[in-house]
Amino acid sequence: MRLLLVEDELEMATALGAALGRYDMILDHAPTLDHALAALASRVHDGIILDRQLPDGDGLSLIPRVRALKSGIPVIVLTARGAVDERVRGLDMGADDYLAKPFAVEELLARIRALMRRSPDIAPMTARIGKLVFDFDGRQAQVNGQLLDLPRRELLVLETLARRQGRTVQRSTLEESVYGYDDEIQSNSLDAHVSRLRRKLADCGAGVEIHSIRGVGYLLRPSP
Amino acid sequence: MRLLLVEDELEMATALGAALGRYDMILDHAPTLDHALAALASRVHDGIILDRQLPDGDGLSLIPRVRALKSGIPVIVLTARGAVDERVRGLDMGADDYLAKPFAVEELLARIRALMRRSPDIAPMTARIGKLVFDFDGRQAQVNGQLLDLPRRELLVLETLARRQGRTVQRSTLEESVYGYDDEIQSNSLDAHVSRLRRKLADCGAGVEIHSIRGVGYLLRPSP
DNA sequence: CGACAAGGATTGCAGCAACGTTGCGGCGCA
DNA sequence: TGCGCCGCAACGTTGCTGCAATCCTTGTCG
Repeated sequence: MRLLLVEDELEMATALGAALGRYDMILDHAPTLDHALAALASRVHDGIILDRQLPDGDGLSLIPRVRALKSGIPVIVLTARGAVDERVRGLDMGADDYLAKPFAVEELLARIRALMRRSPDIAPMTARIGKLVFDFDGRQAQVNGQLLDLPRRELLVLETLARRQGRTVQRSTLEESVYGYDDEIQSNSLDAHVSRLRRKLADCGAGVEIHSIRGVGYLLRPSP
Repeated sequence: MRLLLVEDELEMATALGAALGRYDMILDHAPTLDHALAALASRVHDGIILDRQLPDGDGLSLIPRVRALKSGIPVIVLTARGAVDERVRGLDMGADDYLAKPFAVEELLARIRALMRRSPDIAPMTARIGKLVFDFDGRQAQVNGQLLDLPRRELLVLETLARRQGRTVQRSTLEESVYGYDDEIQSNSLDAHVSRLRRKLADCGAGVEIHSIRGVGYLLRPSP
């Protein structure tokens, strides 16, 4: 999923980019309305996160133009102006949601998920690595459109790795998400699952590999 | 437009009813989850405004049931609990918006308008998998134009699976949609229904199969 | 350079939890 | 009163999963 952030503060943009990246979302950044329009011309975005106070005008003025370009794309408006009539105006201008700053990143993510659920032609939240597609919503992995039939533990391993794709996942983190906090583990079962998962991924030519980093953990990446 | 308000405080209900009436909206009032379910059976509502704290349980538990009854209907959750993780949870349970009390009626109205703008083009009325056609509106399944005569529970299982066709449905989710939040289940009845449903689907050559994922749930897909 | 230690990978195995199937009896409904 | 749905339980089956034994890899130190 690829989102466009229209926001003049660089700090906010980098923070959001990092947070969204953790959920396999690509965030493009447009600091002004002009940049935003140029970016939207490519029509590659699945949603817009829109700040109101921009150097070259009110962000809301973008909405009619967005609708003209690509009608159904979801728009979330962010703003420091929290007054009710401002929110009402934003929503009636065609925004799909309106969030007042400061906000929790988790809430923004949840609201994005809620909107994406409603947009039929947008792919569900997925991670793509190599030929592997992991659908976090449906909790399943596919290779070439073929469902990968994985048992629970292996699925949990793959899910956790896919969430942090390209970055190292500490061994303890992995254990925590595969087993509960309460579930105790006394041997190298985790390694065993990783091993079996590796075999299955290789067998179906997923084009990904689970790379191990000695003393730290694992990471999922496309195979060379 | 006709909305259903699920809320135990009479005061709030009458106030909202009056406010919405000014915009030519009809507001039906259900003080409990049971009332809400009964009201929803009529299928005349275009949206749901849902309070969380109800005499007979958490309002959120209504959402899966709503989705089973009529898929795409917009749900706005109201609550006094304003914590971020509560909001995230509500949205991820399938709510379309989440508003903390106290709120301005104007904002609620604007959010309803925003949702209504989106609602017509969502949620296909029928699902097609293999030779099976599931009509969510008429709540019936057909194979080769032939009506599949299924008992209530089996129909609910198939409906829930068809709604998320191709994606995994967790066992708990399935239980929630087939049995109510209040209806307790103490044995493997769900497995039994799945088993009988499988037989019927196979017998009439529906070209679909219910694939089970051990420890996770089931998924509906065309047979190989 | 070679040996050793430590961490990781692999794999067979046994236990057991989850799943599938089926028959029975109760209960509601026509 | 007959029919059929449904919850329940019993029992068979499957295959996941934790464990441990063994082998392999990597890094360190004399």
